[in-house]
Amino acid sequence: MVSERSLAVLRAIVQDYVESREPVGSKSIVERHRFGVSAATIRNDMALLEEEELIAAPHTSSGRIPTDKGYRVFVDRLADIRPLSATQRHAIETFLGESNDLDELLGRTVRLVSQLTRQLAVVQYPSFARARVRHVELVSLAPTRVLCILISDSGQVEQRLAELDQPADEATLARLRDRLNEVAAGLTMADAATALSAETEHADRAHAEVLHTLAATLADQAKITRSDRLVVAGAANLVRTEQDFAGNILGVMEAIEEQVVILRLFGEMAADEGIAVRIGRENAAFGLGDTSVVSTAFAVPGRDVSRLGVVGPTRMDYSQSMAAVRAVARYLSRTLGEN
Amino acid sequence: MVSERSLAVLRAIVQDYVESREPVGSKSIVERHRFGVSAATIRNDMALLEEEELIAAPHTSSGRIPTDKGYRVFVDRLADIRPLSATQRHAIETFLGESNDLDELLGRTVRLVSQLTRQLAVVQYPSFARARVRHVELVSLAPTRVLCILISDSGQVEQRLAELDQPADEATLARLRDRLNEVAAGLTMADAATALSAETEHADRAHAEVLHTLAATLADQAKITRSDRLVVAGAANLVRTEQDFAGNILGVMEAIEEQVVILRLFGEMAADEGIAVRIGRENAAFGLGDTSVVSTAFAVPGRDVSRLGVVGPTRMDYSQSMAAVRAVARYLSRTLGEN
DNA sequence: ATTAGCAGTCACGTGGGCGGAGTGCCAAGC
DNA sequence: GCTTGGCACTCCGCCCACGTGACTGCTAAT
Repeated sequence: MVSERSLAVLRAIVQDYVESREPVGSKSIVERHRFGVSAATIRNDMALLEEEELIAAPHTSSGRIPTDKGYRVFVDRLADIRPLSATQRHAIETFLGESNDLDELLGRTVRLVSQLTRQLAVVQYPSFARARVRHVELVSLAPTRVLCILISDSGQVEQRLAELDQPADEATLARLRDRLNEVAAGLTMADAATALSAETEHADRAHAEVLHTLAATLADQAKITRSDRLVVAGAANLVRTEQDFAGNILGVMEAIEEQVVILRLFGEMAADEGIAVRIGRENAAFGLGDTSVVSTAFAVPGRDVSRLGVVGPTRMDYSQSMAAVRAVARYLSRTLGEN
Repeated sequence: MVSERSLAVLRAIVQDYVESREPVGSKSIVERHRFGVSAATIRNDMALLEEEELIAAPHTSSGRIPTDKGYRVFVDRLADIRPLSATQRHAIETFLGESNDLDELLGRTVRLVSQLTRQLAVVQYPSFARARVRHVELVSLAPTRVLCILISDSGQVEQRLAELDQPADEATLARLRDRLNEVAAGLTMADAATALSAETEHADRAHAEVLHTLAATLADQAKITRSDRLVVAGAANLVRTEQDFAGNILGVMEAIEEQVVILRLFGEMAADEGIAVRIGRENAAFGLGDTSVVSTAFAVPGRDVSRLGVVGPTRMDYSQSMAAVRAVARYLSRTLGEN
């Protein structure tokens, strides 16, 4: 196999190439890193690495750049994920701590991550499915118009407008609300949805129709999994690194805006433990062949895990990205867990 | 002044240049448009237009491209805003009609507009300031944790978590809620904010502290003007037209992500009636020198007007953009007005 | 006022020559 | 057996010169 030093050379090549965007030659390696050997020796190691397809030369006589496989080895065995600096950790605490609600928290999160990594950042909305119903509220906006509000035990609020076939007065609504609360409170969203649907059946005549509509609306609402939504920030970083995408930056941007692509990708990455990294061709099936994705899960108790990550060119600072993603995900898990 | 035909020539130049991205020459004009004159005559007209600084030649011997001033004349006097096709109007109705709440409606709106115009689309959240309080709801999440929900007469719901110094039981909360509703219901958000703040003063001893916190939270919440938030879609279109921005696409993208820049720009455009168009250098103060913005207001009764628009290169299909923006804004005003 | 014709200008694509960076290999040294 | 210096070779990127083509601007004729 490749020697210890060869791997050190690979690490040097990755680091220098990520920094300079230029193929790195044997000479510049001995200049910039303190290997105790000559350029010729490095060249021998590079020949080895090339045989293993960890690096490649763009043209016959030029420096080398890492292949996808090379980045993979770097990420799996060579990258040291240095913890963030004190300043950066402090920035996370203060900047995210100011958030008032989930929307704002997630919005600030992506902006922060995109600034820390100088990449495009993506965060997935926590799913609703495993949260429990804490309270149902009905507010009459007009005689035949009722706003149904569903409050989960994690403090998330979902609302939906229901149109009734016949008017319902305040008293009726109050009774219905109590009834719906009895039925749904404490259940998970999924269970609540079925329970509410069932409730429709044996309702008393007088308000059957109204109850039906309201229960259906709430059931419908409870079924919504917000986890199919993404928040994105830092698209400018994608443009900044445009030269690293072989001309098809458009494809990448469209994939991001599609959201579905990233969500499917996140779905596949869910299998991996800890910080998952997908590199270049590994994403070819998603039309993201020159793109790497670094992501990790963050957990909200009582909810399915969601993911947080960055998307960028394969020529990316993986160490930095992994460190930032990990730190922010930990913070998120912690704060969201408090509720 | 410039003759009637000269203006027709300007129109032709704008149209052809927008389509082809190439300087247009006298010969191609007589070929593509049915002027009954020769190329030499067109050249004379072009000399006139150049004198008026409506067009310019990138280099001595090449076709002409419109100047910012030329686009301005085109937009003000020459552009015909053709109504959208039946298919397109139908698309607006069906695609936007499926929305369940305001968030979704605005999200669908920007996506639709960016697709119709093939530009980056932006929509401003309707302001909360002039809406009226319909209902206040307090939900206890934990003994010292209360979720304050503010429902406006337009069906918009805002939520905020309050931390109490001392625990409050359900009965107390119910009384407080009734009290707060008495005070705030029917007032505009702005008035409600002051009324709730005032209420803090002469509260009965027992619950002074609790009431204070809740009233302050609600007042704070009522003050939030969501109109300082934007929803954006179609950034890929910016990249698609990258060559039209003299290399500083990054500046434009950063400005968009800043949001503040666009909001200030919208603020200035509010002075104009109908569809406002800002062209190139007119936006230089915002760091958007090569950028044009087409926007118009949409009104939600009881709220301040908000704006909807597209951002793109000066080399943009203004007719199409204006038509799409106008049509969608009208639809928005109509549907939001129904609530 | 319009038109044809013509000379002038400049961007752009092509092809050749040059310099430099970097490799691969070989033979000598430790 | 690994390492090293040296050397020939390759190929990219750059510059320049040249020809081509697409325009314009001007002038004189209609």
